[in-house]
Amino acid sequence: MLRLSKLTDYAVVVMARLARDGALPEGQVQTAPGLAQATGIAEPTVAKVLKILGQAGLVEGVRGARGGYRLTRPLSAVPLSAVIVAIDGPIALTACVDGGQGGCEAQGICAVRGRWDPVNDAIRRALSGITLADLAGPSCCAVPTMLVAE
Amino acid sequence: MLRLSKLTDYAVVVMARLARDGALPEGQVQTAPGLAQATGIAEPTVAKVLKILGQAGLVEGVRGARGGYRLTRPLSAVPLSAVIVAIDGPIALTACVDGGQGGCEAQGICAVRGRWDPVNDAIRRALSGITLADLAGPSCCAVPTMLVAE
DNA sequence: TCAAATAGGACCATTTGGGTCCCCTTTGAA
DNA sequence: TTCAAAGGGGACCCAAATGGTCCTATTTGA
Repeated sequence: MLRLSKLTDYAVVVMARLARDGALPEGQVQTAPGLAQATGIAEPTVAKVLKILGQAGLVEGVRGARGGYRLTRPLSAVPLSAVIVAIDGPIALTACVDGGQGGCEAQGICAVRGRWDPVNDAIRRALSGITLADLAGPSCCAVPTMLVAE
Repeated sequence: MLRLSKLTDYAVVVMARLARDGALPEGQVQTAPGLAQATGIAEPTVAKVLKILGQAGLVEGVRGARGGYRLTRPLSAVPLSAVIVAIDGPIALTACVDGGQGGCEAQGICAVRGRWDPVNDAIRRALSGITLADLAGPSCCAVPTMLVAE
C-alpha cells in the first residue's frame, strides 16, 4: 500500500499539537503524558516518538521536574521528509539502492539495476516540498474538542 | 523506510524482461518458468506476480500448451504507479485517508485530519510521471549476462 | 490422449514494526 | 537534604502483514 509507519503518523500529530503553545525555542514545554492525553495516543507511544524526534533534533527535551518538550523550529520549517527520515529512516523505495551493498542476489541479471534513483529523488522532492505547517493548517491551533475516554 | 513491497520490485523486473521479445499484443509469449530463469527470481514467485499483473490487465496470459505471457502495452505506456497499485493496492500514505471510514479512533482530536490528501496526490503524481520504460532504459533489452547458480 | 502451461486459491513461516515496560539520570520543589 | 516528576535509553514481546510455496482445476497444442 506504500504506506508510512504509524509512528510517523503519530509524530506528525504530536508535533502539530506541540506547536499549540510552546511554539518555539524558549517557549513553554509540554510533557509527554500531557501530549498523550491531548492527542489520544497511548502515553508510552508518545514518549517513544518524542525520544526519536529528540534524537533527530526536531524537538528538544527538557529534563527534570517541570520538564517537557518543545519544538526546535516552527512547523513551517520542518519538511515532511524530515519526520519520515527521523522515524522510518532514509527514503528509498527499494532495498537494492545506494548503500545496500550486495543486497540483491540477482545483480548480474537485474535489468533495472541502478535506475530507481530518479524515482527516489522524485519522492523525496515531493515530500520535501510539504511542511508540517501544510499538514497542520491554520486550524491546528484550535482547542481540542474532546478527549478520548480510554 | 517508506519502501514498496518486494513483489512490486519483482513485477517491474519481470515486465522489463517481458518486453525483451514479445513486446506487444500478438507478440511472442514467454513462460513463467522461462522468465524465472531469466530474472533469477524463484519460479513460484514469478508465477504469482504474473497472475496479479494479469488480473490488473498489465500482462496477458495465454493458456494451454505453448502458452505464456505477453505485455498488453509498451513499457512506455505503463506508469510505475499502475504496477504499484496492481500489487500493493491504492497509494495512500496513511490509513486514515479516504475510504478508511472510521479507522482512526482519535478523530475528534486529530489535528491533521483530512490534510494528507495533498501529500498523497504529490506522491501519486510523482509515480505517475515515471514509466517502466524509464526504469528499464535502453539497456533493458541487452542479453542477460549470467544466470544465478541457485 | 497426454503434456505443458496458465488460473486461482489456500496455506504456512518469517520478518518487521507496534507497543509496552524497565531502569537510570536529571532537576525543581518541599 | 530528600523526594517526586519528567526525560533518556534500551530491551522485550506480541501480532499483523508479507513473502513464499504448493495444490488443484482448466485450457490447449502436439
